Amino acid sequence: MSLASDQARPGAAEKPTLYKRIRLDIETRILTGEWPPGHRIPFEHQLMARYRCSRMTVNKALSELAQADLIERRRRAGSFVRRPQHLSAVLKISDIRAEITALGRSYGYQLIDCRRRTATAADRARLGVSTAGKVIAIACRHSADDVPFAVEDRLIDLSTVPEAATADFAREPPGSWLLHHVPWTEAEHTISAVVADDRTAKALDIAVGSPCLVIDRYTWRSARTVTAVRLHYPGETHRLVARFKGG
Amino acid sequence: MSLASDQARPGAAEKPTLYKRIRLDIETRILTGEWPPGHRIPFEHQLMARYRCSRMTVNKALSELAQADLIERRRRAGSFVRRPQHLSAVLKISDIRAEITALGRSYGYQLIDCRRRTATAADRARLGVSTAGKVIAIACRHSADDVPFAVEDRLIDLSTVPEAATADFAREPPGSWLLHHVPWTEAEHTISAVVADDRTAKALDIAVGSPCLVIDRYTWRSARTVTAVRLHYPGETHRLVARFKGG
DNA sequence: CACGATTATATGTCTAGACATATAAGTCAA
DNA sequence: TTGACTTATATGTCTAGACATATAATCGTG
Repeated sequence: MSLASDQARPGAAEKPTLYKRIRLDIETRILTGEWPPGHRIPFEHQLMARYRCSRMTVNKALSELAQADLIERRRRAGSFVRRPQHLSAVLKISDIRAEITALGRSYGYQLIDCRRRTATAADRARLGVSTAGKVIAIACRHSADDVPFAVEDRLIDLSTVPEAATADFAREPPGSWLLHHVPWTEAEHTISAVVADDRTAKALDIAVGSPCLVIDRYTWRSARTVTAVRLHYPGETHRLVARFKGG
Repeated sequence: MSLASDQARPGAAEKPTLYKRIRLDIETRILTGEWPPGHRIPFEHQLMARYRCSRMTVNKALSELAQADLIERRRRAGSFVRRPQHLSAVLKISDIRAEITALGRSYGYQLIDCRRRTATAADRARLGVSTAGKVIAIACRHSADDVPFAVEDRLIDLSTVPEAATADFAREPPGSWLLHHVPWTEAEHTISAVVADDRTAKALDIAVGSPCLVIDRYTWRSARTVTAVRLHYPGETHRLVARFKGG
């Protein structure tokens, strides 16, 4: 229960700032279970005395822990170790080109189909818009070391991204183009599993009936739809990895 | 470019604190694209003048934006709107029982098999441990409104969680038991797609060859393995949803 | 005992300073 | 032109206070 045990060791490579040390001390006690969920953390004035610093310094450490949901702060009552409600994992979904090149593999891209049209009823439903503006529909394939990696089926709303009309999607994959031309979007991903149909199997060079991982991504920016994309990955070779810290 | 336009409106329901208003103002400008990636945010002393407050208040707002990766702060140079490198989505993976009851459906649980044994070579590989301690191997099924929802295949390392030996997994699902008895763990999820084999198809009441979404979760706590679990979901009906804000 | 009013207290926010430190930018010599 | 040195400056951290505010605990009353 004691907070002692951490005088600045002279051997420490580089001592972090004080508030970071306070934060790490408390975080360590929580993560090792020394302070279990529900445990009350020492009051700010106690930590002030313990670390011989001002209240603002302690407060900064505790505020960051509260932001990270490791503790809960309640007025008059104190700060308490939280028991996390849900396991939230951070799933990194990179731009496919970046993902492949980061793996040290050569990236390949083939445009299968690209057409501009007035949004059909199906297009509007998929984009979640009611007015029938122009859209671009793209089908393409990504490969790593000349092995098919994923097939992409995308719709871009030209009323939100008019510049897309002039982009050359035969040269640059639409995901990369959008990433550089429409930053700071919001998105929702839906992950599911299907078996490959004829068209998908052919594009991915797998057998019909093989499992595929499907990611549907719907992207918007300030309440305006940007794009809707469906990616098929060969399910037996592709993996999505999500790390998390929680309870 | 001007930062004006936000005098405290009398009609505003409840005015947030000043630093939150500063943070929201800047966040809005970034998210709407008014300040694109690379744009330099006004210096702290400029924001002090703009909002007529002390530097610490401005600093708190900017620090939080930096923590959220919306801006990058560089000494002597200033603060700049970041271009996010990767699309990181937050995937909420709840305890299955909690997930089903949250949907307003009735939760059902069937223990298929539960045995305690000395870890085999396969068990050790799966848990990532080298010594052959005791483990519990569990197979069970979760259902929602009496429809199979997921099948679970789990290994618990008894040298990390000795209390698990006394738990009654015929009554309580192991995921829920662990969540309440071993808080604050870390985990890695791997998501993939397969087609149902005989055993899985029977347990989920689907056809052999149907697609299944597979989640492998490997959980540890302070460098000690806790559990490894593989979940099969019927791929055509189950969806994983991940929201994200980024670029 | 139940319930409303009062009080004490821990956190939430803010100020007006301070010194430390990394580094962009300018200066000067080779 | 290039490289080394100097300087200016924006951020990083910290202090010793302050008042606001929500609420747990206490007290008093019916």
